[in-house]
Amino acid sequence: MAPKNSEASTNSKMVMNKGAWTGEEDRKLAEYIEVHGPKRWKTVAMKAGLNRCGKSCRLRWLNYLRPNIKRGNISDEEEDLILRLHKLLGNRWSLIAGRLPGRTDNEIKNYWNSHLSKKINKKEKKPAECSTPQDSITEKTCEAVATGQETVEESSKGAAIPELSFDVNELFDLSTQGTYDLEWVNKFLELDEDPWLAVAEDR
DNA sequence: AACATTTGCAACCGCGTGCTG
DNA sequence: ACAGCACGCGGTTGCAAATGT
Repeated sequence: MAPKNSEASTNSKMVMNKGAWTGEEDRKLAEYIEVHGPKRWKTVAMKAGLNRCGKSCRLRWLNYLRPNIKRGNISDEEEDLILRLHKLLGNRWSLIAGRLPGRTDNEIKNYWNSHLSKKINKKEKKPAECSTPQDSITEKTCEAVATGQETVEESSKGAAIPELSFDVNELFDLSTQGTYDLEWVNKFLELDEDPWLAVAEDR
């Protein structure tokens, strides 16, 4: 996207920049955080010489500049995991993203809204037609989610975690276990947060 | 080729929560 | 106990790119 508001900084009323980030802004932000760490975002914005609000800086850092960020190419396994976790947690994007190393809540949320929600709607409309032995794990998971007792729409409406009225073992009892097995699921709520942020805290 | 529509995603906004003085 | 601030989250918007007509 082309920057639209980069001229805002020249305004004498100090109107904050909005819209797409420029390469120069990214560089300033990354350099400042490299030295001082990702905290006190209001200060970061000012000290880094960015005519941006702290919120904007934080978002840019978390979603794009942070080390070890993965961009695009969400694998079948990741997609499958997103589906399962969404079934379990609802629209708790940060929690879901926390279980997908290198992925951000914003990316997961966007991916859900633009890809997975449509897939699931499709499955809800015609669940019988779509299931073939060749289906990928995500296809199967989509169908499991779409045909489950609790619909995705219901779990998406409220901010609260949907009631765990279903059997977790049943939910995860799909043909492919791989990395995302039951033991992992049972532990996932207890795991600590992003190790990089923990390092940043120590600075 | 030109225009209209849809899609994908980066970024913003408002609100809730936790921390600090 | 309270107010103010900073942070984090989820919902929503805006717009470029892709696709359709």
